[in-house]
Amino acid sequence: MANISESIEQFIIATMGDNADVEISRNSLAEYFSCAPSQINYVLDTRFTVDRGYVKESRRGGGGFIKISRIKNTDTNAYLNGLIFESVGDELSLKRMLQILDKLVSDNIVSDKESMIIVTALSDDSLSMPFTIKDKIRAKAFKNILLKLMIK
Amino acid sequence: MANISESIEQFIIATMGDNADVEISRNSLAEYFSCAPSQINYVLDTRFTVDRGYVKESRRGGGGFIKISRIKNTDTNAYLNGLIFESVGDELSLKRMLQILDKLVSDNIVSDKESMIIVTALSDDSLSMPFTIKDKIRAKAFKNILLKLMIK
DNA sequence: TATGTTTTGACCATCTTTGACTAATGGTTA
DNA sequence: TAACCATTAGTCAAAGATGGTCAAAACATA
Repeated sequence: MANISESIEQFIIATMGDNADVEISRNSLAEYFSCAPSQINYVLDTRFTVDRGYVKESRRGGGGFIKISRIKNTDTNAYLNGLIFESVGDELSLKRMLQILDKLVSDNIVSDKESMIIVTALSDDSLSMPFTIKDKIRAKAFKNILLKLMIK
Repeated sequence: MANISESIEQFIIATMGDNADVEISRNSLAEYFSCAPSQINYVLDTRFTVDRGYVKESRRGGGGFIKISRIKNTDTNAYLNGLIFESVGDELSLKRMLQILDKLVSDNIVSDKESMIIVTALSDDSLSMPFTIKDKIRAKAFKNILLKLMIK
């Protein structure tokens, strides 16, 4: 194990064990490995990525934390993952999103009401801004939702 | 539960139980948790807000107290309408939206999953653009969602 | 040597904790 | 009753505790 980043990665994986998620303290981990706190972010950014099946949440301030969750390897998740990386690119038109949502609803991955909420939140009216930006924001937001559906 | 504020919040909620209100003594609570009395105010101000469905009364001096009551809303649409026209203005911070959603969830107007979808769709990360615009878009989108909830 | 990866550090953002000072209320005393 | 005092609660700003970002420096590898 030539570099610290790799050790940190292994340590986190070991700590997580078979659990679906793990909570770490950035500063404590950094201290434990005698490295700069920002190196923890580096490890997180390069190793615990969506590509590799992880999502992260965190909070600052007293009692702050970083939570790393594993995306389970289910058929649904594989499907959602495919959507994220193939169907939804950097831009997503409303029309295309509606098509995808139709499919998700008929597959019972999202309910009618949930679909309605997504459509409303990311409608052209809600996203009052130039079209090009609109489609970019929609893509980003929609992919984030798909991601969350994978760990929820 | 890494920080005291969270413990205090839980303690108050537990003490309230199913009752409509609860009375606490700021100093006693502070002593119980070995914290500054003003920390009780901090918890009250950040967690027991109107957005989250609480109102407070208090009295100073001998026999002083702080009373926390749950707001019960009998008419969902009237409540949502109030939110649209009073609580949410032209701009809506993420933090504020989170508080409102908390209340909507505890009142069973939206589910956990629906709340998660809204938060994700309108998170700072999804809305990758300057702050001022962000809060405007969020307000617009969120109000659209509330509107839909009223007719759905 | 050129390129990509890791390590470090300065600076930023956010949430919590503390404490000094202020305000209100009720009881006691002159 | 007026003045005073003890007992509460309120406000606000500073300090503390976390995590985030970004770019430069150091290192490794082809």
